[in-house]
Amino acid sequence: MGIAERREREKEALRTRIVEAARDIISDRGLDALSMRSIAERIEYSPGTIYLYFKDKEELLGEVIKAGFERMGEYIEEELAVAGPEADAVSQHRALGRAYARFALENTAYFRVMFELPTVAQVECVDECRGGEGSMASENLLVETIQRAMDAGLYQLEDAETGALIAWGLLHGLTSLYVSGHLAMTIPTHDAFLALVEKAMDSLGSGWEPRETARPNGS
Amino acid sequence: MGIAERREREKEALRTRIVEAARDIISDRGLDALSMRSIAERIEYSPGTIYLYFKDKEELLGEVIKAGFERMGEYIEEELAVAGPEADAVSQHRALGRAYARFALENTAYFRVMFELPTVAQVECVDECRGGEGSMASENLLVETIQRAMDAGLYQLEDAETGALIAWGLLHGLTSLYVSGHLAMTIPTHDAFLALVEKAMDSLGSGWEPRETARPNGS
DNA sequence: CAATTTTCTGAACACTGTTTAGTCTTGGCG
DNA sequence: CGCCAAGACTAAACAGTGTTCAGAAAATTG
Repeated sequence: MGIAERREREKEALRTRIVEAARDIISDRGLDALSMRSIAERIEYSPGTIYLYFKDKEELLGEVIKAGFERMGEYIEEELAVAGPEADAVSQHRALGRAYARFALENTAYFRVMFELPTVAQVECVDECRGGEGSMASENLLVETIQRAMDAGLYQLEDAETGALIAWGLLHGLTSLYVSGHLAMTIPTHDAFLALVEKAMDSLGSGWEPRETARPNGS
Repeated sequence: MGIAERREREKEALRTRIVEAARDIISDRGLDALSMRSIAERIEYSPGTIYLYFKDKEELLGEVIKAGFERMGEYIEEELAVAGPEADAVSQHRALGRAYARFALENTAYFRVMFELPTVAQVECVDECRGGEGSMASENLLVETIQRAMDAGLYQLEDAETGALIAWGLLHGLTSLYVSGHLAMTIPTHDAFLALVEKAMDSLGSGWEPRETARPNGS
């Protein structure tokens, strides 16, 4: 009997409609405007209905965040396409950085929800990553890219995973400081920020390039 | 008549009592537990009273954040003292990084409030920085330290301010990713995180060290 | 058709930030 | 001292929040 399947499908459809409504409200009017009632109004259902599809606002937000990571994946693919299919690993690494920055600039509220939320991110992310899902594929991609750069002799690092963390940290730090307004006095425009990102990746890159001279190592 | 002055003093005292109560609630029970009513209960006043001292919850939080930056200043002084008074600029730079990381680890909820709040931080910080107050002294200290390292020929950079931003970004990114749980699967312990911070500063440092070989500069 | 199961709603509950009318307390002055 | 004005403070209310749940509505079944 295909009727149960249709119901399953409809249930799934409404579920994603709810997530999309939440995403749109965040993008359009910011996180503060996101309430269960505003979502309900948008999808033209009663607030209580949402609780038939999500246990919590937290669970719902987790789904929104997951969708955010997928959306960021699109930015990454786009920027990789710009770099060209035959770009070397370092260029691809820089493309990843640009994608991250661009995503944050063009989806500021969304970006902040993804990274500045309390237990949501933690729980969701741990679960997702343990499952090896596609949500955190971006991180694996970063590791792989850096690994390729190491294999090609372009980066000199102990291990790619640590390098990926450092590169992610640098990008994420600059970005989140900027989108939260902490750099407003120094970095007034988006262009200035993007220029800063390039310089930052220069600094990392030049520290990771192989060199002939001995490396002084404090402590 | 010293009576008006006493009143002024008492008013100021209660004001800071409110800020301290807010800070303590954040530290003890997290940001979610911070409500005007919970503050009022803690200081044994009615909720409405708080509005005689602060226009908003936002203004109050701004004061809390300001106090947070001062508290971080203490961590910096402490770590600088550990490095010793005659440490070179690079060692001092690394001490600043350690202080930042340590502060975040030991005051996680507080740290997140300082950096993950919407317009509060923005408004407050811009005001504070324009006024050249001591709140953002940490940032100036970072710039000065890097400038000293450049003067001593330890770092090779275009300008110290950009270098400071990059260093801050790196530290802040790693730290905020860690405290928000995004690195939980890779960096399980505080010690592992502190080790990562050291490695990250190694990477920056080795990129900024002067070198004899030509510097390849993409774009 | 009636019966049953699923989906949905409206109202309620406890909480939030904030405002305001009214009540205490205090200091100044005759 | 007593009175009064000024200030500090409170209790109650308002609109909003997330969440629950008894019951209505709708859809599926026999």
